[in-house]
Formats: sequence, C-alpha cells, structure tokens
Amino acid sequence: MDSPEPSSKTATINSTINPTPTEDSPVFSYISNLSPIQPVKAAPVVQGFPGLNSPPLLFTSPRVSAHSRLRRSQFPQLSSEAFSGKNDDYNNAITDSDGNGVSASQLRSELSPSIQKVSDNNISVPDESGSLIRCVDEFLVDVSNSESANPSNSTNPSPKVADNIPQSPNSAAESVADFASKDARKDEIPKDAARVVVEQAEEENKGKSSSDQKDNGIYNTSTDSDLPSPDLCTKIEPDLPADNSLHYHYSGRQMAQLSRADHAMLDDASDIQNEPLETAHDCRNDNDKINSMSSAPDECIMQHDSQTKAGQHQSGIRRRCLQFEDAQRKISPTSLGLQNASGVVSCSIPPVSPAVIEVVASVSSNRSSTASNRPSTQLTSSSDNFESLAVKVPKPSGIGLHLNSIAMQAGSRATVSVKSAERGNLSLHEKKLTSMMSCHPSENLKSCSISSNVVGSHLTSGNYDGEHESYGTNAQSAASLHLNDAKPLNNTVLLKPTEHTISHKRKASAEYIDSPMDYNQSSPKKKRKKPSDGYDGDGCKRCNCKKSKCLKLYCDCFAAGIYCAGSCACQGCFNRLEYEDTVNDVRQQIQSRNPLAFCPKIVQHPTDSPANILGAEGASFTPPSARHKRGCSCKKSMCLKKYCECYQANVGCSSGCRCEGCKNVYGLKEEYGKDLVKKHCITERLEKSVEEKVEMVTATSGLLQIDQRNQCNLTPPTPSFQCSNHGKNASKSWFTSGRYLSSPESGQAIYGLSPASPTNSKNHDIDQETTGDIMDLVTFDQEFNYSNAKLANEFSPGFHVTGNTDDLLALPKSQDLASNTGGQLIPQTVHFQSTWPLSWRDSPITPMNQFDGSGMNALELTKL
DNA sequence: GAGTTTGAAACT
DNA sequence: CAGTTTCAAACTC
Repeated sequence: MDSPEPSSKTATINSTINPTPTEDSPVFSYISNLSPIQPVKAAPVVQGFPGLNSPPLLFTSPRVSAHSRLRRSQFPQLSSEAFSGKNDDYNNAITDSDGNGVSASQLRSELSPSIQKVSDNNISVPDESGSLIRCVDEFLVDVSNSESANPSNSTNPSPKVADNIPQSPNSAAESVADFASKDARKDEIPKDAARVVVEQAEEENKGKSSSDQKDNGIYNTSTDSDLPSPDLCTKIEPDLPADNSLHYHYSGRQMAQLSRADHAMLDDASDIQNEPLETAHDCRNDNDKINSMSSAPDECIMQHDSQTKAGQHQSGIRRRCLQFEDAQRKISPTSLGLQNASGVVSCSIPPVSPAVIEVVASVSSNRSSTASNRPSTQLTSSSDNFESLAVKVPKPSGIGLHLNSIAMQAGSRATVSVKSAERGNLSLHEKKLTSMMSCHPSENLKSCSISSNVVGSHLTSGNYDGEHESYGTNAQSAASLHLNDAKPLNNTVLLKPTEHTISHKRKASAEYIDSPMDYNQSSPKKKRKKPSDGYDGDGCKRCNCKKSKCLKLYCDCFAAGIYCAGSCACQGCFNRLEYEDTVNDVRQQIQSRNPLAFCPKIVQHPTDSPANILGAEGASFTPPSARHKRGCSCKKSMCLKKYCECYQANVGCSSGCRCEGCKNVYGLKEEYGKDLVKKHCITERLEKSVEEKVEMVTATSGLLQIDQRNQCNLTPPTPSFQCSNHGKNASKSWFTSGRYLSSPESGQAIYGLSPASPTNSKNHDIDQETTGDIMDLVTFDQEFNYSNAKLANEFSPGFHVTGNTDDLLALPKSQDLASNTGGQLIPQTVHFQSTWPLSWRDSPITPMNQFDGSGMNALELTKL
C-alpha cells in the first residue's frame, strides 16, 4: 500500500516544480485521487519533510556542475585540438627540417581548406611566449591553431565561424597584452570571443606582471628547447605559494575535465568541430564558473597563481609523448565529476589502449604521431588554459606489467620515490618516506592525494630528470605534476623531495641537453645502480638491453611506453626522443602484431568487488583477484620468483596461466576458481544487503518509489543500468565503484562527474551513505551485471553502463584506491559520464568499463 | 661482477 | 598454433 504521504509529497513536489502543468496532468489527478490526503494539505506535508525539499538543493549543484562540465567537455576538446595545433606548429618547424614533414597540419589542411585559408590570411605568430596570458590566450591560440592547422576540428562547423572570423588581425587591436594580441591575431578568433579572452588575459596579466614575465620567459625557454629549463624551474619553484595546493585542486579539475574532454573529443569530434570558437569562449566561462563554484572558502583558488605556477611547472616538466599521446590525450580523466569535497581531483589515466589509439587516430587523423610528440608543450598550454592543470594522475597503467603495473601494484614493494633522488640529493630516508606516503592509502584526503601523486611519480620523475620520458600523453604529462601537486598537499613530507627534484631537474636537464647520447649508451661511467627490485628510485624500471636496441618488449622502458633514461644501461638504445619516429614505428608494428602488447598486463579480475580490493580500511593495494592478463608460463620457478610475471606483479596465478607446479604465494592457479566462487557468494550477499537497504530507503521516500515506477514504466524492460560487454568478458571493474575514482586504467575516466543528468532529478533524497554503499557494491562483474543492472534500474532506469572491456581492467593503483578511500572523493566523484568517448566504448581493447550514463550519473546514484 | 637460469618475446 | 630462438631480467656464486 502506498502511504498517503508519498503521494501527497509527490503531488506537492510536482506542483512546486511545475505547478500549472502538473495539476493538469493526468498523473497528478490520478495521484490526487489515490491519495486520501487532500491536495490542500500537500504543501504542509512537504514542508514537514525537508528531505524532500532538499533534493532541489542537491540537485542544484550537480546541475551547475553538469552545465560546467558540458561546456568543459567541449573546451577540453578544443584544448586538445589546441595542443595538437600547437604541437603541429612546433612539429612543423621541426619536422620540416627533418624532412618528416607529413604533419598533422597537412592532414588538417586537407581536411578543411576553408579554415586553413582563413588561418593563412591571419598573421601567424610562431612565437608562443606569454605563458601567463597564454593560459587564456593560448587556449585561444590553440583553438585558432587547431582551426587553422586542423581544419577538421574547427572547420566543419563552420562556414559560420569562418564568416565571423575577422580576416584581419583586428582582434589584436583589442588586446591589451602583446601576447594575447599575438595569439588573437594568430588565432583569428572572432572578435567577440577574442575580445573576451583577451580582456580576461589582460586582467590576469595586470594582476601579476612579474609572474607573467617569469612565465613568459619560462615558456619561451621551454618552447625553444624541448627540454625543461632547469634554471627557470628552479626559480619558479620557490615562488610557489604554500597554498598552491588549492590551485592544484582546481587545476586538477580542469585537467580532469580537459582529459575527459579529450575523451569526449574522440567521440564527439564532429561536435567539437562545430563549435570551436564557442567552445573556446565557453572554456573561459567554465573557468569562471569553476572558480565561482569553488569559491568556497576552503577552495579559494588564485587563478593567476595557479596558472603561472602550473605553467611554470609544466614548462619545467616537459615530457615527450610518442604515439600514445593522442590516445592518452583522448583518455580523459574524469572531469568535474572528480571534484571532491575538498576540490581535490583524482584523475586516473586509463591505460593506453592501442585500440583506443587507433580509434583516436581515425577520429582525429590530423594528429600525426610526430605532431603529438610534445605532450609537455601541450600540457603546458592546456594547463595554462586552465590555470594550472595539476592533476593527480595515477600512473598510466596502460603501460603494462613493467614499471607501472608492477611497481605500483605491488603495494608491499611499491617503492615510489622521486627519481631525482637517485641522482643523488634526495636522501634515502626521504625517498622511503615518500614511498611510504605513496604506498599507504591514507585515511585522509591529503594522504590520499599524496598517494595518488606519488603514484604518478614515476612518470613525473622522467620529467624531473628529463630522462624517462613517457611516450604518452597528456595524462602522463599531467602525471608529471603529481609531485608538484603533492607538495602543496603535504609540504612537510613532499616538499623536500620536490625541491630536490627541482634542483635535480636542472641538473638532469642540463645533462640531458649537454649530452643526450650519454644516457642511452651504456657508458661504464654511468654504471647503473641497479636496485634490488630493478626499479630506479621512482619506481621506473630501467633497462639493460644490449641487443634489442630497446625497441622490443624485452625492454621494460619500451614496454612501459617511456624513453630510456640515463639510469638505463642499455646499449645501442633507440628508445630515445631522438628516435621517436622509429620508436613510434616499432610500437605500431608491435601493436599491429599484438594490439594488446602495450596494454596493462595486470588486470583486475572481473569479480573482484571494490570491497574486496579496498578492504575495510582501503589499505589493500593489490586486489586479491588481480591477475596477470595473459598469465605466466613458468615451469621451473614455480611462480615463486620474479621470473614469473604474476609473482613479480604480486598477483596470483589464474586459470589463464600455463605454469607448472604453481606455488604462487599470491594465489595458486588452482585456487583461483575457488576464490572466484567464494567472492561471488560474498558479493551476492552484499548485494542483497544493499538491495534491502535500498528498499528501506525507497520505502522511506515514497517519492522515490513512485518516481522509479514511473521511470520503469517509461523505460524498456532492459535494465537501464546495464553493462554491455562488447568484449568477450565483461569487464568488471572495481573502479566502477564510486570508491575507485581514479583508476588509471579505467577509470577515472569513467567517473566523470556526470553533469547533472537531466533524467535524474529525483531520488536525490537518499542519503549518501546509502549511496556510498551502493556504489561500493556496484561492481560490474559480468556475473553480477544483471543483478546490478536490476538494482540500478530500480533507482534509475536511465542509467546505462556500457561495459566494454575485454576483461582488461587494469588495476587501479593502490594509491588511487587510497585516495578513493579518503571518503571525500566518494559518491560525488563517482560519475558515469554520458559523454564518455565513443572511442573507448567502441574499443574492444579498452581495458575499462565504459559507462554511458545517459540517464543517470553517479550523482544520481548518490542521491538515491 | 660474471655467469647461469628463467621465461617472455620474437621468430619460424 | 607449436616449436625454437632471442633476449633481458632475475638469480646465483
């Protein structure tokens, strides 16, 4: 029996929301008829239930977020394009000299002559100085560049846009800042948009002329040379405000958004193209929105500072991306959705999936591998655009078993430290301390953030010392900021290492510049200090290749998607920036042979629920069910030595292993099935309890029930919360749970704060606690998909999860988990982005579940 | 540090 | 797909 109250509530709400229509609606009349309570009394009843009233409030912010996110989603795309465009410029200059000239620009030109034409008319200013303004301008510049360089992006949209675009550099006249004006002219942005941007830039510029200059100088330096400018970096670092953590928070969001947008870009390339300028404009607006949104006292962010600092950091931290850059670029961390209460953004970078890359390539063919070689630059520009994009990005696990997967996953052994430390200055103690911080999931957000940061440290390290450079991507580039991010978060612990890092940065960079060849050659001088674990200080593996030239998967560096570093003792190494083309080619060959060659080797078993992974305290680093994707073939080591990849990764053997006499301490092959069954039972129990809980909650709020019913009626029988396995096995991801925001492999991307999904506006009266539990239980194991779908459907029929993973769920890093367990990230951060890129969704290889939350987002679930 | 063992990657 | 070779890390001494 429906209690009268729910009905009345519903009626009241309906009337409140849409008084006139509601009363007229048959539903209203029907409810009114059913309800013993007279409509007249409805109002009082509603007042008596604040919970019902509150929903709108809860909803409000999501809507804002959503709005912002949507805009941002477009923006990031532009930014990405901008990146590419910028890179293109850079690359064009370089590649032309090299004779490798087929750059993205050409492709772009082919794609959109009209735009190109416009750009040609425009004054092209190669000079990309003015980082300060750049954040604003660059974004414009990038957009314009992308427009000009990459017609595909902006062109299509638009004849309309083209018409609006001034053929003359008039916009420059409107710009106060020289850089801004340059950019504006270069970009040929419509006057309105350009004006707005320029004005903003000007304002910002006024705010901090000194920093701007500094930034500019840095930027120029970084731009001119591929390598970071140690000097500049050094200068900059000290200037960082103690509270820049706040900056990072926001920047993190922005970054996340950017990344996410990048993802979206893949899917919605056409859309992006349609509204380049608008997007750019929106971006600015988004920033403003974000700022305003985050204007909360605890999140006062100084955009200028953040921009400058971030730009500085990024300038100093330059990373080169090879073929993965595009893919990763597309791989987007979650966006606003990742925002947690504290504003800390946890972004995990999905693993680089070759398939994704391919998709990306197809979508945005304009991005040549060469063009994408300068993620750092891209990142910088992007970050500038976003006012310092510091993202706590877990290491890209896409790298595979090697560096990232193993080192990070092995919680017990995870020794992640600042790589620069190895070079000398950082004391072992500090290193360990850092590692510990990173390795242990913390209970508090700060710790979590640190952990996350550390996770990415290995990536970062490359930047710092200029040695290990990831092929990868913005994501990795973003990761490079981890340490920086971490510093603000925990000055006492991480600041020191960072300082060291910076100092080393200079050193390393100088070294790199001076004698780039030094470090790949196995010079006796550079006797590698081979740590017992085979990792250098930062958790990066280094190789000792002699015959493979570091162009085969034998090479850990190569396999991990990074360039060999000075710490490597390889001989005849071609896995270097100088040979990036070669590296790309080889990688492509390998991928053509085995698309999964560079995918993470360690994946979360589908049935592993978040609860299992995290454990009660969230301290578990390696999910018990984590397994080597391909399995091992050990015969003599009995899986008890590091010859065994499973053992090396601290994961148990599975049925996929072909090992003989398995005695893997992390899990015997024979026991794997048993464990699965056990877990399955446990999971079922949990689900039941959750369902019961949910029912209780639902009963409490009659509105919810009614709402759900209505929705169910409106929706097809198919569970809206569905996981579609395009792959053979449904991937389940533990990161699907809200707790796992930042699964690099999966997920963070998955969790974007879904904008307020329109469909959702109901059910927000459910307390978060319940939601949190639910989310924890929402695993996407194939086995449980149906039940989950059912459950989800109960709440929101609109929720649709597309689980497209081939069972490749890369393990989220322990740090990620830790950060997730912080609790602050929770339910809100769990988002199912409706805008998730198709590329991921379509990619069979993509190791992550993809959620197409068209109808419902995490927030909705949370609200439930 | 040299040599051996091991198993993944590459090749056939 | 299976067998073989190559390779580099892990391991031993």
